[in-house]
Amino acid sequence: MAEVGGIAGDHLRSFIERIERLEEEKAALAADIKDVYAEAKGTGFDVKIMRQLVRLRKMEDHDRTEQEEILDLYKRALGME
Amino acid sequence: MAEVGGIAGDHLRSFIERIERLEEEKAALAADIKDVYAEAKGTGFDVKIMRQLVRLRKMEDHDRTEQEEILDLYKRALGME
Amino acid sequence: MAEVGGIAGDHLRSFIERIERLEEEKAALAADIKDVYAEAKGTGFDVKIMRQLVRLRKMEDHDRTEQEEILDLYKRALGME
Amino acid sequence: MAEVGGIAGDHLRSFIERIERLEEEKAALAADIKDVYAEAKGTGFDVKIMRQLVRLRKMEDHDRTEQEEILDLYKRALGME
DNA sequence: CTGCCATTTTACCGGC
DNA sequence: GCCGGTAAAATGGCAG
Repeated sequence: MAEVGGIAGDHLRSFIERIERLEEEKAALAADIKDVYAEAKGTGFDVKIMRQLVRLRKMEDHDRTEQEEILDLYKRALGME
Repeated sequence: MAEVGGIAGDHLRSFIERIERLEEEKAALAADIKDVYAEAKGTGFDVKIMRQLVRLRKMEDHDRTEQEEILDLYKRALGME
Repeated sequence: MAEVGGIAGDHLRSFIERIERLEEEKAALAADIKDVYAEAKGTGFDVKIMRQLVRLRKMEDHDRTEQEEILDLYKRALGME
Repeated sequence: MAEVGGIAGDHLRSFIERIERLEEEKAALAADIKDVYAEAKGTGFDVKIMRQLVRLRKMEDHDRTEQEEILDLYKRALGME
C-alpha cells in the first residue's frame, strides 16, 4: 500500500473523489430510469412487465451470436480451427 | 413489433428504448468506475479497502441527510419553515 | 429474534448444522466437478473452453422459452391477452 | 454434434454431461440451503446474522486446518512424523 | 412489510 | 505465488 499521509493521501483522495463523482452520475441515471418507469406506469403500462421486457431484450442481445460462439467453441475444443 | 397494438406498441417501444439508452449510459459509468479502481490498484492502493471507504463515506452522507430531514420535519411541526 | 439460550439456542444450532452439512455436500460436488475438468484436461481438452461451453449451454436452456416469453410479454403489455 | 470430430466429440460430450449432471446436484443443494434459511427466518431468526455465523465457523475451521498443516510441516522438518 | 430482482461484493479457479 | 477474469453469495432497493 502506498504511504499514509503526504502525497499518497492526496492521491487516494483524488481517486476516491473521482469514483464518488462517477457514482453520483450513475445514481442520477438510475433515478432517471426510475422516472421513465413511473411515467410509463402513469400511461397505463405495467412496470413489472416492462422490466421483464428490458431484461429479456438484453438477453437477446447476448444471444445474438451465441449459436456461432458455441459452434466455434466446439470446433476449437475439438481442434478443428 | 410496431404493428402490434398500434399506438400503444409505439408508445411502449419508446419507453423501452429510453430506458435502454439510460441503462447503456449507466453501464458505461460502471465501467469507468471499474477503470478508476484498476488505476488505483496499479498505483498500489488496495481496492477492497477503497470500496469500504466509498461505502462508509456514502453512509455518512446518507445519515447526515437523514438528520437534516428529521430536523426539517421538526421545523415544520413547529411552523418554523 | 428468538430467545438467546434455552430452546432457541438449540434450534439455532440445529439450523446452522443442517446448513453446514448441506454446504459440505455442495463443496464435495464442486470438488468432483473440478476433478472432471482436470481429467478432461489430461485427455487434451482445454478447460477454459469447456467452461465456456457449459456456460453457453446453460444460457441456451434459459433461452429455450425466451422467444415465447417475449411474445407473451408484449401481448400482455399491450393488453392483447 | 456427435458427428463433429468423431470420437473426440463423443468424449467431449461425455465430459460436459458429467459436469452438467454434477452442477444440477449442486444447484439442488443450494436450493436446499436456501430453504433452510427461509425456514429459520420463519421461526424468527435473522438470516443475515446466520450467514455471518456460518461464514465465521467456516473460517475458524479453515484457520484450524491451517494451524494443523503448519504443525505437520514443523513435525516433518524435525523428522517427527 | 414481504418477497423478488438487480447490483455489488466476495471467492474461486486457471494461467503465467 | 499473484493476477485476471468468471461464477457464487450477499446485500440493498423496489414494486406490490
